[in-house]
Amino acid sequence: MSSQISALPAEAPVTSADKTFFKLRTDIVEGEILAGSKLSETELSTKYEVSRAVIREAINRLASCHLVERKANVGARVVTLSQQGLIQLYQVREALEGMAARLAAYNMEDTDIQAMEQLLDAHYNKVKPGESYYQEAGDVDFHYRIVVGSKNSHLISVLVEGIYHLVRMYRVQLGMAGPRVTTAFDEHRHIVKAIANRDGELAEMLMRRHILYSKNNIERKLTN
Amino acid sequence: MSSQISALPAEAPVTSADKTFFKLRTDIVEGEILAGSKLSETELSTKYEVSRAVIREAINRLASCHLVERKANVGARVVTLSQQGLIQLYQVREALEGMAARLAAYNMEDTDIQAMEQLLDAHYNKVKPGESYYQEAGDVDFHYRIVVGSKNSHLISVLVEGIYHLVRMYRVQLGMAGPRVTTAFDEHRHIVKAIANRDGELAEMLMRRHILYSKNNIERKLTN
DNA sequence: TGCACATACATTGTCGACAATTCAATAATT
DNA sequence: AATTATTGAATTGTCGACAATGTATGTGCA
Repeated sequence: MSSQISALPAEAPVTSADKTFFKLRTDIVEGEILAGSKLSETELSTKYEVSRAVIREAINRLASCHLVERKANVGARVVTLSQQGLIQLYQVREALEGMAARLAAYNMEDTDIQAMEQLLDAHYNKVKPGESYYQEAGDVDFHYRIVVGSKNSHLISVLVEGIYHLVRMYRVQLGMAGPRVTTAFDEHRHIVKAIANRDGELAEMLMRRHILYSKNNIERKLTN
Repeated sequence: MSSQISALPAEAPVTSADKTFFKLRTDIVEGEILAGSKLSETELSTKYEVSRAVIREAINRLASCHLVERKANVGARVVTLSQQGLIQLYQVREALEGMAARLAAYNMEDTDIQAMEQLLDAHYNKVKPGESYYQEAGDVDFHYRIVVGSKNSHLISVLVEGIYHLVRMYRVQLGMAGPRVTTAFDEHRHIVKAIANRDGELAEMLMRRHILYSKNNIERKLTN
């Protein structure tokens, strides 16, 4: 599992507020802390064994990620998940990742493109035997590399620090295991090919359709 | 100046940290605090007459808006402006506001569309006499209404709370007064018409081109 | 002279206590 | 009885002090 050619940044938490922020974030995303529940500062302060100040900072950062909503003099609550919210999230993804694919076609290094092709090969060999191992990590890694390849810092931060965590929260809590393994795989292949050809327009179009399909697929599952 | 049909939310600062955040933000955007300068917590604490805790919270929020960059155990600096940064900003705008125009075509209320048409009429009458009054407020108001009309909360928050302030900072500090008054006006008209016709695809395309033109125009001014 | 290390200073990070606000339960009034 | 005040507990907001980290100065050694 760890011999993978992954290029995640491994944002290392240095300060105590960092660590608490990361812990709180995973606890919220994984559903350890229930969606919609109230975040009491004193309570969390004792639970995570840090002062209220660091809890407050962590909560503020979670609010910036749209994982919690804070009201002045009232408190903070974990966001509630709704079908409409998920749809809105995918609308933003479509716009931003489409642009990311276009920019990646212009700005991504040749070596990084090759590495991505190898990544897809590796995933292909793993998904062929029937294992649906591809599901989570592979999909995330693919999208992540393209976003980083755009070399646009705003794009990167909004998606990586914000939207992706929310998407994952929906995936985990609404129990949508890696969607459309086989068909999505071909779509990934085409997107990479467009990027390798430096065809930004096509790359954007394919990426937008890819995400649109994902959205429709999920909507179908939820409405069922 | 105040009889305008404006629909800004007037986000009211309630807590002391709110007020400090707003003050700091305008001071940074207007260039009162120089781009690239260091933000000393103790110094700001005395200057704004609040405790270091509220300064810290304000700075953290500014960091979330990408107006300052913070390093752990080192401090925070106001972002530096660069041509590349501005281009990247406009790339994100193109993607997000394009999607916003599309969604506005689907979701905006009829009455709001009519109000926007009236707004353009009012601006047209003011810009005709030769006054270039349209420049700042009019353009902002136009884009703002469309974004809000998308009814997509993520879109709204990223643009209104984040990107627009940075764009304004560039406008103010690089001295780019309201760009392309007359031609931009026609583009606005066409976009509104597409939205009124509920043609999301066209609205998105026109908005993207509108922003692309803006970007090219600014690039030309900066490279000169 | 140049470099490594140690020390002192300044700045950020963390903490506990106090002040201000909200919300609910209770009492008072029409 | 319904509605408005009031009071109280609980929570958030703010503050000043202390701890930890980073930076710069200066000292010793090769």
